[in-house]
Amino acid sequence: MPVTSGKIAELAGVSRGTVDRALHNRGGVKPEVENRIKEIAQKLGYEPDRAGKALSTRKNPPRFGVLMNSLGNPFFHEVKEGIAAAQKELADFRLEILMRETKGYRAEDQLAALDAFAQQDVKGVVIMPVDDPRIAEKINALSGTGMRFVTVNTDISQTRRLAYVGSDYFQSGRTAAGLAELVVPGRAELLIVTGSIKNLGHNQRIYGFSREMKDRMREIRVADIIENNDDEETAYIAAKQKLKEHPGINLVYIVSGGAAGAVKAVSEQKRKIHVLCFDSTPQIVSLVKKGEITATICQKPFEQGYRSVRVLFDAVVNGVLPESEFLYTDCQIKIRQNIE
Amino acid sequence: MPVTSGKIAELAGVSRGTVDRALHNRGGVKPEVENRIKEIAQKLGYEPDRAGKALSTRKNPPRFGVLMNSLGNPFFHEVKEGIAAAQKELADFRLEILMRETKGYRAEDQLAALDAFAQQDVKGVVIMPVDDPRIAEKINALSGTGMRFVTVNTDISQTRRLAYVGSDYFQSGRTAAGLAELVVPGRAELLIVTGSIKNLGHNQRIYGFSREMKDRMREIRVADIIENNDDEETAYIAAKQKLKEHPGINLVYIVSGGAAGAVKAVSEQKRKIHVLCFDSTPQIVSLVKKGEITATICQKPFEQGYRSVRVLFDAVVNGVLPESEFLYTDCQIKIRQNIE
DNA sequence: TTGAAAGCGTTACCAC
DNA sequence: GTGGTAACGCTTTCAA
Repeated sequence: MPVTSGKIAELAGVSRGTVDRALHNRGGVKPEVENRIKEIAQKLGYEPDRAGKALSTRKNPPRFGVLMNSLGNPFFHEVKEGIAAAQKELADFRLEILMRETKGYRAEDQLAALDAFAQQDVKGVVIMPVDDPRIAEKINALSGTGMRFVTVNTDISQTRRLAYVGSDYFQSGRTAAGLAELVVPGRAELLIVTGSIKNLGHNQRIYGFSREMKDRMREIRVADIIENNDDEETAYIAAKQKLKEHPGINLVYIVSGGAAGAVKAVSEQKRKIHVLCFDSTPQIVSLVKKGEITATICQKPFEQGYRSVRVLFDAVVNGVLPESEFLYTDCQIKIRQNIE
Repeated sequence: MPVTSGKIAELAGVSRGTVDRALHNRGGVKPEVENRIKEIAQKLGYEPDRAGKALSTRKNPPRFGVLMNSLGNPFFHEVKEGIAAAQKELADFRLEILMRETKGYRAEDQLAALDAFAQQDVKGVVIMPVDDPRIAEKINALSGTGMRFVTVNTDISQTRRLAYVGSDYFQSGRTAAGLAELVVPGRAELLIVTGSIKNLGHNQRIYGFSREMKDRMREIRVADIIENNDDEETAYIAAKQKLKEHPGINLVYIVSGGAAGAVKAVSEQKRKIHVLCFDSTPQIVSLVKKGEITATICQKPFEQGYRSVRVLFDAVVNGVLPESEFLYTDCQIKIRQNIE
């Protein structure tokens, strides 16, 4: 028989109201009584009942903010679906979610959105942060006022966020290298396509790849690196030229968005060149199915959205902190036969 | 503002009790009133509130049975963890779960267990069925009395189960073939290791593989098929001999449990032979990490357990049927770099 | 055939 | 500082 607040009240010789105030540190309880109550709760392993809580929380429901620079990026569609799914599962609690989607990487936009959240009594924020010290500062300042943060898809260091939910980019890079070894057993000559050399995730995918290659003592030559700002046309033109310059290239490793451009350049070649990339936007799915991309490594965007909201909710509403600061989603290998 | 049973009662000019009886077909309501109530509920899109329901259901909690011939099979450890996780998530409802684990494939054991469940007022059963017509009959008979069934990991045809939760064995076979094409680009000469030629899942893995090879017009020769009854020693001895007989074998495809034996035989060879297998028991994980298994295809046992209980719960307690009769878990490719 | 009321566990508010 | 009570939405029981 689970412990209820009523039972604790009885044992402590007080009322349920007092127990509630004591356990939530809401003040107005004599310190000695508060301690006694907490001890009893501890000893009996009291866990507040979720159903009862949901029912009573209805009067002032929790409110979260979600902040992502996701506009115009198809990848984030699934992340948003995950967020919606979590909200639906938490419908009992009438969780409100304020969505703010921005375009591009301007720190100013995020700062303004965070301030707006603070005005609106937002208890927790899921954020895909721009890597800027002002954002870190703002997160820390708001944390001081009790607002809780979870970073999703992209992390930011030096902050008091509760957790990061997303891909382990370094490990996905390693996994790509493992695939490379399988499909190009001999000497690998590599063309890398990255979105930006300032994008942390992209860099880690490259770093993980080369680390794995080194650890496995594989002979590898990086013919060139293309920076395409996630743009298809740029990737196409640059790849076309590089593939001509380096006829020995047998592997194209795309860590950025906008893979299709580079793939087009590859498929215009006569020789067999393997392509490895990341994520599974509809365009990529179609290219994998056609065999123009050998494999893609996915990071479970749906789960990223779902999980980040759940983790935040557990912390804000139930006072339960995540098991780890780093909540990595699976690193999934998809080839034409298992991509859908 | 969500619709409550109270609001429906008001609109229908009856009490909440009557609404409840009407919507649950519990009888004792004048047909015309019942229809009116149902219409209103339908029109307003009434969905019973889970928290309220959880709270009131406490007095007589639902009881489920789980029936698997899983004793002594390490694969099912994760399935059971998934079941436990679902039970924990449904703690609000005080869901009881009766676990019955058996060893081997005796239909009699399962029949007896099912009868016992029926005695104990079990509302729903998660079952990994033995493929025997008597089991199918029993499932159908008990379905007639209102008991609900979900099959997990292994399906059984011709039954009134609500859904199957598990691997799409055929597609995993196709995926294995896709991998085979990547790692053995030329002519493939194959040694197959299966648990039993009577095991439906194993057969489908083989069938999917050869179908995919055919569809992709790949040149392939099956040197031999070993039947090892999921036993390591048997697999070792047989594989050792077959590898000697057929020096052209460059791929070993293991669709059964007890992969380690065959792997041992492979690693005693001088030449490079790729090994593809299924699932990720601790032993397999270790062999993949050592590079003795090229890749393994996993079927998310945890999720199989979790999902089967959730689906059953939704049906029995909330009256919500699963979206599809076939709820396939992801087919995951694991290589040394992403296996954990 | 129907209604009224109690109860599930929590929180919030108002008295004292 | 503390206790009592109402409220959340549903199911169930007892009366009528």
